[in-house]
Amino acid sequence: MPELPEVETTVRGLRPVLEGRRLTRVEPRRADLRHAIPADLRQRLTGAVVTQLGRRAKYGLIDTDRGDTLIFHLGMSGRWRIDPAEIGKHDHLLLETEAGHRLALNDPRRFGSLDLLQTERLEDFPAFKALGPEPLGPELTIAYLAQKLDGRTAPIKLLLLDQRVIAGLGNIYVCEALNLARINPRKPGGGLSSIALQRLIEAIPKVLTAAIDAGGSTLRDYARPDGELGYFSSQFRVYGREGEKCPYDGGTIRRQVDGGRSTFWCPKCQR
DNA sequence: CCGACAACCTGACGGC
DNA sequence: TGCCGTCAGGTTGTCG
Repeated sequence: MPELPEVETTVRGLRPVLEGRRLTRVEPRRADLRHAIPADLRQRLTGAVVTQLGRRAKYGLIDTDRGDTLIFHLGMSGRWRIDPAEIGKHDHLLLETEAGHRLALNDPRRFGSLDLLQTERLEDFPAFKALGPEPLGPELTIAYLAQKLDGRTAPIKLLLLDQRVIAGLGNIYVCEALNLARINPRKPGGGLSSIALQRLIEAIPKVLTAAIDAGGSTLRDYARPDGELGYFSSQFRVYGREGEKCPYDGGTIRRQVDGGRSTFWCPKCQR
């Protein structure tokens, strides 16, 4: 379930086994995921020491002492497995460290991606150029959001899914944030009151941070990155909860389809 | 510029 | 047991 919190959780889980470690084996097991895997990936990474792990939006970043950054995206179904018992058919990249750990990037649907860039040229990465601000960073302000939504007639839900507006939100956490902020998902983005905007700007980091914290505890329990929906779903306010009660006012949660994707919301408080 | 829609790919699940 | 339809966390391109 890789939205921002899951990628962040993944990065945190990978740090202990990768940071400061030398990669002794790098094995791509197919030529492409969503797009081609760089042909020189094995050659450039083998023998390199991982210096640092990071995240931008839903992308994980793995820096090496050779000045390269491996950029991974988990798509819809991607996750890293640490020390798997055996290699599965959807393990598309294998890494082995000098310390003896084995990592596998597993992605059945292959909507994910792998890219390798020089670290100092990271801003040139096409997918990064149009990204909006990080929702957990200082750039996401009411002023920014108000300006970005001004005049937009598209439903606020779709605008929040647009990575150019805010980078890192996906279907689950947009539903969650809109419920917490008590905003109707179909409300035109430009039509939000400043009060609603205020609630939204508070709800977004709140929802994401709670999910990361839950992921963190999950990680401690499972000791490895894992994108299974089940781990976080017990804390969802509305997502996947059609027919259940809204935690704010007990309204009955409904599901509707917008732009081909499910929206879960409470008609009572999200007006 | 905008919105609607299809496409990419596999697996899980429910109904019959 | 199996077959079929539906659905799933994301992104990108095309068309009107």
